[in-house]
Amino acid sequence: MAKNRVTIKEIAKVAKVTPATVSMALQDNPRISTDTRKKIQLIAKDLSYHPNYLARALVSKISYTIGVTIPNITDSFYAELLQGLEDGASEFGFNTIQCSTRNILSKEKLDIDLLRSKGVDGFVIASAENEDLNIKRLIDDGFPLVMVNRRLTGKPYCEMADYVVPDNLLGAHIAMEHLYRQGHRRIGVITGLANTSTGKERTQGVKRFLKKNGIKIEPKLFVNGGWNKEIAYNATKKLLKLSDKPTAIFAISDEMAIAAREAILDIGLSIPSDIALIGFDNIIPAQYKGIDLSSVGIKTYEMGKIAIKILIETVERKTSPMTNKVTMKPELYIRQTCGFQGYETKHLQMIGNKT
Amino acid sequence: MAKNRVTIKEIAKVAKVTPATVSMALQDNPRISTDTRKKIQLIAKDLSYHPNYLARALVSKISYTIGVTIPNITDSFYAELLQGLEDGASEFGFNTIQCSTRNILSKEKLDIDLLRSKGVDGFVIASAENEDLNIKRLIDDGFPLVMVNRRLTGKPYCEMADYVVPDNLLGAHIAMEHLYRQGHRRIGVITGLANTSTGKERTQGVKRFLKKNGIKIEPKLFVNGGWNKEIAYNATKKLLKLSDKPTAIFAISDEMAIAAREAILDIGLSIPSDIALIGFDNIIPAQYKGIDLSSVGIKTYEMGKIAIKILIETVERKTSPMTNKVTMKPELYIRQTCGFQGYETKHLQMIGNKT
DNA sequence: ATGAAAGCGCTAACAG
DNA sequence: CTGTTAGCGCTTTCAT
Repeated sequence: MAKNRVTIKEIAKVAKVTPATVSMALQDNPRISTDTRKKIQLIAKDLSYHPNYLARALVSKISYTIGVTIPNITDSFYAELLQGLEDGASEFGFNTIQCSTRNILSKEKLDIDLLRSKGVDGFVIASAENEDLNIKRLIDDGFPLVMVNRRLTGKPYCEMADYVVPDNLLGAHIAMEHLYRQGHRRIGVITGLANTSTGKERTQGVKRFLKKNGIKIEPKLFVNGGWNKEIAYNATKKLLKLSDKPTAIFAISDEMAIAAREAILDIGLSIPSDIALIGFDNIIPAQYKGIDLSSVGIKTYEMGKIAIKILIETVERKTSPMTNKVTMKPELYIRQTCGFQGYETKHLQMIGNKT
Repeated sequence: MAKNRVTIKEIAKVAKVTPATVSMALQDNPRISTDTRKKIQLIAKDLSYHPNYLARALVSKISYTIGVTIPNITDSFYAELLQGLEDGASEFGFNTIQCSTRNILSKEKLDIDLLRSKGVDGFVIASAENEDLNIKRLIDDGFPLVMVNRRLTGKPYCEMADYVVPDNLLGAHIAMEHLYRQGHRRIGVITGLANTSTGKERTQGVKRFLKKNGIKIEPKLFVNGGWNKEIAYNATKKLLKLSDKPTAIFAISDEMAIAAREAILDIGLSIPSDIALIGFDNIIPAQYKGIDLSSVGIKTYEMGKIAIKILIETVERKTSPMTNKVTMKPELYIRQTCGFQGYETKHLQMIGNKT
């Protein structure tokens, strides 16, 4: 009812031409004479014609819509990423339709199926697990997709699709190095889920750093924060109850770092005098005065824009020339939680972009 | 290419029936015998058939997709609202496709047109301005829509469409009363844009409170924060430069309150000893230790769920029985920024829902 | 109980 | 240059 809008048929009737002519005229197809083209376009405007993209998509096989799967939007990191995706898509005349998977593979499967049924042209996947069957199926089907932030890790699939991800090994290295340079040798780590590339690689980066610097890897200093505030909060408390507790903590995401911060303060310790703290992602709340969380992170919004650009390019030329693999270089954002007093470093950069 | 999925035609061929029969069988239409229905459904599964919703929508006029316009997702308040919308939609088998308008009406117009062309069944609009022509047009066209958080204010349109909004007058009252009870009489206000219902009504609520309590309304104590961190930051500084500066500040959104917080601290004043601070919305970062922002707010996530529920109900029964107007009751969340020492109040509620 | 036919709104061949 | 025809994948009459 509310949907009865004018169609090319009616325009055709008014212009005394056929629907096909109208269709072409509206697309400025040079096959139609400039006169009739102008005439038809005028009539279309007069009748306030709006194309039906559904019908168009049915025949042209392109809907100008991209499916996005993301763990959840209320996490600042993903909100920023999503904004990059949306803005990027918009620049190319595309829209995104996103689903929150909550890190549940069965939900992701449902979401992906639904989005495919709705005719999306491709996927940006921010919810990848290391051995994500849903994504593998998409790859097998030759469906355009790019993973962002997280990616598949198992061979051979990990090299079969495009992705844009942070350099997690380097990021972890930078964070650890920063703590190390402040003199910390006993460093607790709040890890994420190991079945995600970010969780796996960041932890791996930590271990490499320790090895390289001749520090013994103590399993009890690694506690699982599960990419989740509650879990990270409790994990931190566990860490702080250790008789030989760490002098510093590296939480491999800022969301978890903020939870760790709560735990540390709740226990009555001070940051950074009693315990130093650094996170990963450089989310906006990390920059708030009163939080002032030191962090290492990549340009999240940009990462989103790059990912969607790659996807749309492959969608539009409909040919995958070669896989696009982008690694974003992380930077150190020094604030108040590490007791930084000053030193020289190539990674150094004071305070991030303020929104 | 990647889109060639099995269609009902192929199922029909295999099942030796006509496409129409397949269509009905797949919808469990009792017109088809149980036997053939079962048989067809089995074949469909075997062939891993997935319906093409585009085609379906073209004929059935329902796409199970809702358009959402929102100022921007990186604002915690809207992220939470959006999550409610998405979750709510998902419960009914709908998806949302959202656009960030950035509070720009021309962008909103483009977005709405595009979404209509993409065949959305209705709109949830979180970007309404008081006299929003785009929305008025939607109403005139009889297009299903519900406004959320903000709404139209001018007559007669303000009563012509559904909405779910906070009780802004009450909310402002609660915030002011809280400050008042701590003894504050000179209260600075960081206002939002007056062309939004939230901005207008919250400021109005403040003024009513002052009047009721015999406090003179001093224009210089009202500074425009423009729903924007930068602007709010500068506005706060302006307020604090006053020779007879306020002893407390009410920022009518938490995002602005957090910016105000930065300004206050940057200037070297303490919270709450030098100056008290209260916000509006009760966003998640307000709950972080170190921020501990006192705030008044409604259940944002719930508001989103209610809004989408109303919309989907009107979409599905395709008849607007009566307009649905919902007002959410705000509650006070007392934290550390108002120097609260204790008193009794009917609005009182300690600490909010922790995520 | 099922088949046949028409059509949603649009585009893309092929004619003329 | 423009019209005709066919069809995207599905649903929904109307016949049989």
